[in-house]
Amino acid sequence: MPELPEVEAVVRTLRPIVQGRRIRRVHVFHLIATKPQTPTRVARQAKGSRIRIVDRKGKYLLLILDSGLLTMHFRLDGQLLWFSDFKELMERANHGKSGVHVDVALELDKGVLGFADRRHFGRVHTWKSADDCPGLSALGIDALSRDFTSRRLTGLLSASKRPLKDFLLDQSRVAGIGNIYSCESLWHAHLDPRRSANSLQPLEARRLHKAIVSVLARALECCLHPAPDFRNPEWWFQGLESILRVYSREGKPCRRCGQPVRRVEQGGRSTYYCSRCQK
DNA sequence: CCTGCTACCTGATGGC
DNA sequence: TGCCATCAGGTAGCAG
Repeated sequence: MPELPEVEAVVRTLRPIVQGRRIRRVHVFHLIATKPQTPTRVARQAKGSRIRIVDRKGKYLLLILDSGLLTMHFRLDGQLLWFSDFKELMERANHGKSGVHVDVALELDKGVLGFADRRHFGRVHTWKSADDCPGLSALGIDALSRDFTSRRLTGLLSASKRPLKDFLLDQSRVAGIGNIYSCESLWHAHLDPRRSANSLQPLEARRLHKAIVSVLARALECCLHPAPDFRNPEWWFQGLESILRVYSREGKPCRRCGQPVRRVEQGGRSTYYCSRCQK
């Protein structure tokens, strides 16, 4: 559930389900999911607390508790699951191939929220305050926030010499954009991913801002229709491929000019772009 | 401070 | 079929 729109859709869907609920118990089935924190620490902080606010910053999902907070990060493949009660959780969870993979479960006063990531990159942590979470406090401005203005982006761009693609992936500058939507934004803005951030003219910076905002908004709409279904472990976002203009289209014609889409490596990850219409 | 590289994991896919 | 290589929506940690 990787980038900002996916996490935002999860947050909006989860909020009415768990906000105001109390966490009765915490079950950690796979130790790695709370690493480097211990399951005991996570359980101690969360147990007995009420979930006051369900929120998001960048790609982090936040459960603000009576005291402290619980953070979830889905990394590449993490997801949420919902069970009616503890009994259903234990009947369905982690019974080999036929069972549902669950790493951590929050048993609430009504229902059970599960966190699952078979690849074990995702994490569930607790903190006394948001400032104690290094990943969270290092985040730059959230790409969906009102304060993410063209002016603000222009300022950040001018302070960086890195290639545009690397700049957009850097969560400490703008938070929430990942590999897919960085490629998509640069395609919509007609900008070459390899250009350095501080080389953009004011008009180009404005174009990039507009592209980011519209790409994320479009993706969020897509992620909300249909909304995530936590009851179904097989569920995944539908129809996202159809809104993608360039990502994962190596060799296929550019949807604007017909030139075959190129794939290059940047920072060890794939960048897709059109060498004819992205300058 | 900044940048670049590796490690962390599991599963899907495609070539032979 | 099986085996192997490659790829995957992310970030932390470390070296230079």
